[in-house]
Amino acid sequence: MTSPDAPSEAPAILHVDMDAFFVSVELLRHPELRGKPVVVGGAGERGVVAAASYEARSFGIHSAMPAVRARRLCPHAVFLPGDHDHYSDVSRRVMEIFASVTPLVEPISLDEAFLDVSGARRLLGPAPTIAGQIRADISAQEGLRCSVGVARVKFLAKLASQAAKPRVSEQGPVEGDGVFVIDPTREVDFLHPLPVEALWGVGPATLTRLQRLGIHTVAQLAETPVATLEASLGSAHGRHLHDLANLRDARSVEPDRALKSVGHEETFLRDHHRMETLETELLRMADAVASRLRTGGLAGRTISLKVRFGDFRTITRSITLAAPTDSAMEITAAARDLLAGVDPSPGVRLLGVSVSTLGDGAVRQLSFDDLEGGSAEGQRDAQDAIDAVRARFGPGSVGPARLVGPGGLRVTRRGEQQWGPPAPG
DNA sequence: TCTGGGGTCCTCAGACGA
DNA sequence: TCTGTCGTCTGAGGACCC
Repeated sequence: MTSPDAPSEAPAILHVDMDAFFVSVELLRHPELRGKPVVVGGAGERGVVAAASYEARSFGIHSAMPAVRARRLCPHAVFLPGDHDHYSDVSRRVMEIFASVTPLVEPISLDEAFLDVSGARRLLGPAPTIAGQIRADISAQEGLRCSVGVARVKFLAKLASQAAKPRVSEQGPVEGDGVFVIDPTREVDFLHPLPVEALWGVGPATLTRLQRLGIHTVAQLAETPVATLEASLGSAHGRHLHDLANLRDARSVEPDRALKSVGHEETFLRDHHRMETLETELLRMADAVASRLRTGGLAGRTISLKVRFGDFRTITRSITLAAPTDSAMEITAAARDLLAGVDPSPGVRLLGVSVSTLGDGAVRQLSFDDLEGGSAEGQRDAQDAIDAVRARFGPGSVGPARLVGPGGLRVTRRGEQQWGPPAPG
């Protein structure tokens, strides 16, 4: 479908990437912060930066940087805690703008998506024109800016949107082009001079291996025999990167990608050493995961536990149940069994629970215990009632009795601790 | 120097049944 | 009946993405 032999095909894949999304959304609510170094995330001691304004970036701050380091680089930056629910709302509206152009929208995260506009060109004009219109619509309706890459295939569109982005310089932020088009006849000229780490899928570990092979640019990667790459990186990864370097990317824009797992994990403010504390945290997380599964009409068979110790050593343990579940009780029980094999005495920094091997939540299998004891129906009724109360009064309105503490009920909401634990006190 | 949270995909090893 | 092989499933861990 896409090969270097057919480069005359007109570009129709768009990659839209919001500029400093979380920060830009916050600046709409706090216009007095415009022009200042603003950082979203990293409110606590153990957090990381989720997004930084271009002013903050000129101090060397970037996303995923530990908050402690960001503060050292720019002590006078404004640190905001982040509001996942609000960003989700804005993101939903932006995705609606995309959907008004084409039904083929593949969201990648809250702030970026791929669009296949091949079917929209007759009505709306060539892809670069559509890209400009999307930018104008987002600006007019949401007051936000984005960068759009236009190319024949997905990974080139992604690289193009990066080329369209604003940059930081010693003089401050520099405007980007907003839209960057990679003409099919110029793909090699654009791609091959880039460093290999520009490719999607080349992180620190892969980069080290490629550098060991003397590969630093995409051109060098393209010339390397695929067998050499497969031997060093594994068959799938090696072949994939070789294909990309040679402009082969057959992946289409997938609007309806099914969820593969649902999970929740948290880094604690302080390391926990006691099993009872961890079990209570586990119950809270399992309750949150189960609730999200039911909301999505999903159930899963594989329960995974993740434990990160104070020294950052991380282990995972998992078990596959006979039948899919969306029950907090069953998820908690399985996770607790897994936790029983873990020694918490060195100090547990992070705990996580996830459910995978997902299927339709309506298709649940009854166990013999359920059939004999009749307990499943009662549990199901109770959970349905909990979901109904939460839908009406909010996620913190009802929950397991064990989670009630001096400050009231402690329940977990998705994204509430997206960028690390809050500051103490 | 200090490393979040929510995901996906891949590799590898061991168990198990045909 | 025993042994080897192959495919599949499961569990653990690693790498990567935003």
